[in-house]
Amino acid sequence: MRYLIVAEAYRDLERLSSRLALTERLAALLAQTPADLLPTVCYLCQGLIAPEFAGVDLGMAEKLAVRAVASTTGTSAEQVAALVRETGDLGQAAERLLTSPATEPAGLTAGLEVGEVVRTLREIAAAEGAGSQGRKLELLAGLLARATPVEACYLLRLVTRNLRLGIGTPTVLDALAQVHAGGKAGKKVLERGYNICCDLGKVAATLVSGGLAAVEGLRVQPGNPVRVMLAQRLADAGEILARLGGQCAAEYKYDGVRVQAHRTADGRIELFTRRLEEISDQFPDVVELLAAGLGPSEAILEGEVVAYDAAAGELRPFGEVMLRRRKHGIDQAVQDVPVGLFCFELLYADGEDLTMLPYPRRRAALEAALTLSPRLRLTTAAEVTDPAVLDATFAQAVTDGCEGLVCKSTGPDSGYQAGARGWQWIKLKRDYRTELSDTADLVIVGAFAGRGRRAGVYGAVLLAAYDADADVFRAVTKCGAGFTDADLAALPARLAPLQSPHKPARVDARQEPDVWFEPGLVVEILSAELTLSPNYTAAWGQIRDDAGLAMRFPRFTGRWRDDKAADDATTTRELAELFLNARRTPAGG
DNA sequence: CTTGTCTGCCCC
DNA sequence: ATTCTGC
DNA sequence: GCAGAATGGGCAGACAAG
Repeated sequence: MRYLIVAEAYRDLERLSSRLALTERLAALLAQTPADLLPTVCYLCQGLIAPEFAGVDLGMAEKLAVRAVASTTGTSAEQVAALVRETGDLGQAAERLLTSPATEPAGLTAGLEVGEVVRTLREIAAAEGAGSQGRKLELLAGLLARATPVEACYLLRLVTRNLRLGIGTPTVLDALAQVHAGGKAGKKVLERGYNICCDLGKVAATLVSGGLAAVEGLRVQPGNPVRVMLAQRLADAGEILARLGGQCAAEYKYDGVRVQAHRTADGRIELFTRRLEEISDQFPDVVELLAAGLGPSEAILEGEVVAYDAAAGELRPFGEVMLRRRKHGIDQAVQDVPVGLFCFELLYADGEDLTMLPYPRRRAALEAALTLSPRLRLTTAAEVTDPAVLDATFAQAVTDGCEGLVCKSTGPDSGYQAGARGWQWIKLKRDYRTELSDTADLVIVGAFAGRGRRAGVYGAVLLAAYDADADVFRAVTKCGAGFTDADLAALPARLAPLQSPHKPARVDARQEPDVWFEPGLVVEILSAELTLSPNYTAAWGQIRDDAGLAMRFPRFTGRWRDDKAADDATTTRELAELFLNARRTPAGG
């Protein structure tokens, strides 16, 4: 099958926006795909070349791809990068370069085959060791040299993991149902199949070979990760209870890494992240905890791995557990950063799929399946029916070092909905409540060119706090979330008078934005918390010698502080106080 | 050997 | 992660 | 309300360059 068929379908998809039309066009592509290539084309439509949990890393992204484009088109990497900044898309930049008369001699571009595209990308993923970057570059450049401009565009988007077609896995499932399952009725079955095996190619292959019945026959299987259930967000206790039918189980939301633990029939224990990466090797202590404390001989359970001082009963911040995400020096890290596993779900036990059971029965089964120990624990949970009690539980969770609560439905609809972000689980976090969260008025000192739908406007801004002692503006975060299209459209005009050809003298930042601005425009920024940072210079050395302050999950509140001049912005001293205060009184007092 | 850049379907 | 937008 | 696409900080690992 020619890759051009896929690329042209992509081109059509990109121009559509109605969901029905997208599904229709995608279905047409799948209908003309030979059965043996259907799994591959499904992966390609997800922007993948293998199932998610296969652990295929290209080890190549935009910078290397830019060099490959430069190499094939006979331009410089700087020129390609400039075109990317202008168009907001490497694929489009490459397509334009390949189409331009200057590089036209390649009139004999035969185009690519789907098979060779996937084979070459797997080869790129496999290349490692000295000289591997050059090899990866050569392999991609080789494909580009024989690609038509449209093929090159989507090949590059595949490499940079940004297809931007307006379709995701749910739409592919819709299309699959339409083509091979006799209409939309089959969607639910396919969805379930995908959610429990996490492999769209496998679902497609099963469907064409054995029909919908075969897909229905797919079973949850220890060793094969299940798509995790996700939570909606809400800021108000009353609303949450209303949504959950007046009653919920309020579980502490720990600030760590969510893992799905599998014990297979042979007794092995494997840990997966929520993105389905296998991380058992990084947490041998967690594997041991489960080996000792997990009853069922086959099981799938979920918990949060948290940096935890068991002797003091103290939960440690997220940054500490991240130190455990390493490949080398594991033994030392295990000693330096002890962790605990706080379990909250049991999906499978001793041959039985528990996902259909309502929450209270799963929780009871979880409790029965575990022999708890100081580091193997259950999440703190309470049945709540009163908003005031929910608020109090929330405050206690924050005081105890948690992010907040996950409120779970306890009703008949409370099965484990793999892969869904539904209203059966609702999270409540401190920073959802403006009155409890830290907002700062920060100065825009730089901006970055937008990508994709933000092409042509700024995609994010560099923000600084005011160091009144030195009369300098020191960077504290970038921010691109929270801006509406109208906000972004208005930004260039607002900032134009402040634009500077170089970093302004009173700005202190390690980042290199595409455009610098003299401090002048102030915006209100909300964040979950302040963190110590090696990259941002606000309050540098004030709290720790070799660290400044940065923001976790920053977003624009929509409030332009036109009433404030740059030196009325939040000061670095104020940020330092906020940071220290937050640590002493987690409740935010 | 050290340093710097890039990457990761990274984790949140 | 959070947020916005088109359907 | 869903699905999709913009965007954040930060760490260790892997290479390449010096």
